Amino acid sequence: METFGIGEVARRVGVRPSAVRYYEARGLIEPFGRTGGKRVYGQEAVERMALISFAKAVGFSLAEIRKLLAGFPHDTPAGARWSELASAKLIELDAMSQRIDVMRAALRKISECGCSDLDQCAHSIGKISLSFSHREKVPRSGG
Amino acid sequence: METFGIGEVARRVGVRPSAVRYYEARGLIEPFGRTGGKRVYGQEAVERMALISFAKAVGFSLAEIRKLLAGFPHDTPAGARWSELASAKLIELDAMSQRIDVMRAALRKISECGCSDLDQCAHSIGKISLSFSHREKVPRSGG
DNA sequence: TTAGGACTTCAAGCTGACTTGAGGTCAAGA
DNA sequence: TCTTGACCTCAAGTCAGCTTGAAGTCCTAA
Repeated sequence: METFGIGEVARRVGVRPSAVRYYEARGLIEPFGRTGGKRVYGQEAVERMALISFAKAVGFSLAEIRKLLAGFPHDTPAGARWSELASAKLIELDAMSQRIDVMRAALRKISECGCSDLDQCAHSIGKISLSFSHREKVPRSGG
Repeated sequence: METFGIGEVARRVGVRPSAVRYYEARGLIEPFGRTGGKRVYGQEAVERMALISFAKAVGFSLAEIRKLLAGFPHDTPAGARWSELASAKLIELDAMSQRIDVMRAALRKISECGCSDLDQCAHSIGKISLSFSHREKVPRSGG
């Protein structure tokens, strides 16, 4: 079986070794074993790391990812887990997507209006931003 | 002319007074003046704060927002500013939007597949996440 | 006159996701 | 044998974007 050192795993996924250790400390991943004190990983670790990267990019926090990887607490009905967390996240995502659409519309207006400063631009932006500040807050992703 | 204390400005925009002071410290906003040491704001401060909130929600960092509000460095050709930063941000936004679509597709799959753990789900997610980890990175929004 | 509330400053603390640095270990190659 | 490079641990530092706390000021109302 093919094995990797932490450096190789990190390189393949595009992160630093320190990040892999950090994920381990946070309970997201574990080495296959150790040889001479050094962590040894298998191919599945690379996939798990890729999955973590994906989930992170998708807006999950490390704590959420740990839940995804480990399952819900024991009082949660079986068969839930991923699908449950995923559908919750989908709702967040839809809201996020809508926000992005609003902001794209606004930015497009700004980039077309040719204004060089705020006073000129206030007209086109003012209403958007004022109406925006009265919406409900959507939880941040990644922060 | 109608004036507000920092508390009122904050309340109207939905932030804490400390955030307003923080924005001031970072050069994003200034009070109209002071009376008895206390900051006094006008209506335009409320709008500016709303604009800041909007820009933040849209993914601008406070440093970027300061640039937006103050204009580019002096060696930047006039007439750029907002429209320039806006169109740069639009590109980021488009990438972000695409990522969200990828992740929505993935999450939808997950929430429909009924898998209860990673091993079961690996099949449906593996390819997405592996291909995902080889994309170029898009800067995070909202640090 | 005194209490209250809203404000002031400044320094320090917090969260998340890491990175960096110091000091040490281990195996391989010249 | 010595060096090199990759690794180890643990503590502390970093960054953004604030919040919190302490100690003090100012105005208003009772």
